[in-house]
Amino acid sequence: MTMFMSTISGKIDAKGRVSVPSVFRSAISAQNGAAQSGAPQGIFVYPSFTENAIEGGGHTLMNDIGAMVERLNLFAEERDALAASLFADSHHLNFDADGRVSLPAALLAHAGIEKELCFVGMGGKFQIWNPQGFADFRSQSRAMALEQRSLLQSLSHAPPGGTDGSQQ
Amino acid sequence: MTMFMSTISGKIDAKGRVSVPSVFRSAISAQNGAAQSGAPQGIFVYPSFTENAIEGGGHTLMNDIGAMVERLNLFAEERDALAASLFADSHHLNFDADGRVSLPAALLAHAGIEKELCFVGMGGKFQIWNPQGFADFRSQSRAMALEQRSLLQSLSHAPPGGTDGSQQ
DNA sequence: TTGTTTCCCGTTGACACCCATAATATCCCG
DNA sequence: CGGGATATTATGGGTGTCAACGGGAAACAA
Repeated sequence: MTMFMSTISGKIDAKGRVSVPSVFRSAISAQNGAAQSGAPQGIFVYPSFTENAIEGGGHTLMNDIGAMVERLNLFAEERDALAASLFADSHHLNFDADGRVSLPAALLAHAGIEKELCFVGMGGKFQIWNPQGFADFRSQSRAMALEQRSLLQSLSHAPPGGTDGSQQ
Repeated sequence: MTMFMSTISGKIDAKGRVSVPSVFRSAISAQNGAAQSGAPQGIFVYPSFTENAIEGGGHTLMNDIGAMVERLNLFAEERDALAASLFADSHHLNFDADGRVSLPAALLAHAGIEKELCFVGMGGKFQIWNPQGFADFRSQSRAMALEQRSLLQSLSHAPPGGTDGSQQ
């Protein structure tokens, strides 16, 4: 399965467009093409619940979310609230002929993005960050990883495939 | 499957008309067109049971609601009562040539809408809110969704590392 | 008549599409 | 192994098209 990886920086042009990195585009078309030949082109994006970043992926990502809501047998109120926070802030963005999209202003505000941004691969999905924000986030993560050094070491000593795969 | 997503704001003009966002219209015609070629054009709307909002969708939504009533094993009287409360306040609204509808005054009153409103995608259906009312509802929903984050992650095909910052 | 709804047309602005150029990577051949 | 040719990508910009919106005029009801 093709996954999103690497960190690629880009910027927003005068018309508000951003080039989606080609490696991400091919990962997306692999996802979409695998499901249906007539699948909608483009990406789905929404604000991350936990970080000041935009999160996105192919249409399988949205299908999974939709299926998840269907599966939950909740009372109407809870289900509405959940569906609202999942779908209301989500957007489908079509590529132009050159593989660019226009990110909604609300999402840019959520991520604190003005002109510069960076795409961050996260396996099955990707994130879009303000470069400075991501740098801070990274250093925090590193500090956190350092605190959990012993745990990491115990995982890294295990042979490939022997772990639960929770660390890439 | 095409779903309703994003939040789109609009307003009621001097004649009481509202433009249904084009992305919602295409989602509706996808729903309707899939069922019958001669399917009725337009949307179905009714007051939300749990929130001060108008709820709506294509004709498949009405079919689903009808099927749900049938599925419940109720006595005839109970079923009639339920069906009455479900359908009595429902309206079918035709599009004009430009994709606009006129929302009944009773529904606008229920949602507290004067001039400004917003369409909110919720997957299989959508809601129409007073913008301020939705802002309040949204912050509540988000808090609730955050509480159930662990549940959501366990159901979704969360990629390795998740969103908890274990990246890198 | 008076008010209400429906149809139709004009304006505006945003966006999609197209093309041109610059930067980068890839390959081939000397 | 190096240099140059070629393909692919990133970025900027011009223009046509369509959606959103306002308003006029005709059909209809009271």
